[in-house]
Amino acid sequence: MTAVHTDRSSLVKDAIRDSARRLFTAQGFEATGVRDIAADAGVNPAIVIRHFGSKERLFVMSIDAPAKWRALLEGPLETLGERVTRALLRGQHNGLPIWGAMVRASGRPDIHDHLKRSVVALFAEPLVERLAGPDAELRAHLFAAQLVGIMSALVVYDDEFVMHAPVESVVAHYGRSLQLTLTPSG
Amino acid sequence: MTAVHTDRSSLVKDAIRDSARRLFTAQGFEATGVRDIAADAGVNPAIVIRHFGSKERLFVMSIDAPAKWRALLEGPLETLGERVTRALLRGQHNGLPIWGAMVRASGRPDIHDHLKRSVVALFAEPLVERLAGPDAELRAHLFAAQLVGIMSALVVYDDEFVMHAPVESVVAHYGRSLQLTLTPSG
DNA sequence: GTCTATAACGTGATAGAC
DNA sequence: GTCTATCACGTTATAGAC
Repeated sequence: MTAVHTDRSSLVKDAIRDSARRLFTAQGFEATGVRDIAADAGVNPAIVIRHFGSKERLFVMSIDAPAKWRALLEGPLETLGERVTRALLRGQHNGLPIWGAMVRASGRPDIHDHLKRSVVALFAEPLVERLAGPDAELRAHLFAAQLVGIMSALVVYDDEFVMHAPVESVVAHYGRSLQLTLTPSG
Repeated sequence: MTAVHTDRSSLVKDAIRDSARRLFTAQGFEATGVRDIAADAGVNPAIVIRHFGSKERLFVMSIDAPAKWRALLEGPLETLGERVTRALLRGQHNGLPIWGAMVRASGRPDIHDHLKRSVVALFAEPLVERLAGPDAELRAHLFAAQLVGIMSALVVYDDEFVMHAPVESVVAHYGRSLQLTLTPSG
């Protein structure tokens, strides 16, 4: 019931959001000006702010993370480490680039808040109830941290060696370590 | 020949660097203005730029990373995962906060470059020659990625659950996974 | 002649008037 | 909704002090 009005203002808002997502993803938060977004969407710079309040909030609202990430942690726990690593390395997850942009812009308060919530909500919490054994909640959060590590290598600090390594080699090593974090100790 | 001149300009430069490091660490890159740094150092805003070229380059030059991080990866490989995790969690590493500031400001080109080089040089390369078995270089880089993961939880996205968890619990789980990455597979 | 201070410029986000 | 003003900030031009 929320999505597709044919209001003019909703169409404009969607156009701005689409332009913003595209430009932020391609160029990052700093390099993308409100004027660039407005021009791309074919509107006046002022209405961008009028609709979204600020460039920061527009950035946050232009990310449609949940839809893209939910599938990542589905499927059997026993092979989750490998599957997640493979999915990330293959780069089909088109959410990865803008996630990198979010981290690199997390000096901004609103973006930092959103990053914080996103990582916990998307990568840790879905696992909490599924994990068995002691420290289940902690291990879910540490799994999330470990995911953030490989994601950072790919789209935050751009480790060429990891980016160009054979996918299955990375899967074998990093996937194995991720899997261990899911496994109760002892 | 390099270090301690008693030149006035060198003293000024050191004062600026010290103020910059302190403020950047406490408030982050965005929230710290050139004027703030200048005021703290007791100099004019213009000479900050004159001495360092730009705010970005000042940030990079105010980090004295190598001195602080070198010790982290020393000692026997067999227990490195645990020891590194414990050292990070105890927060004695006063390099951690400004590392977080660097990641959160890595949307800026110069800072991104420095981050990229730092992670590889400080966390991956020191291990390459020490690791045995296949994919030694890749595993060193993946170990670095994994370190970045826990560091990010602590000072980038601020996962309260990880930050407040018992140190030895985190050491047991994350340290164990780190250690596995160091261990040849098969 | 080098180092420092004052003042101004350019840019970019944002708020208010019409 | 559009246009224009304001404000903050990094940076530079200009010129003075030692």
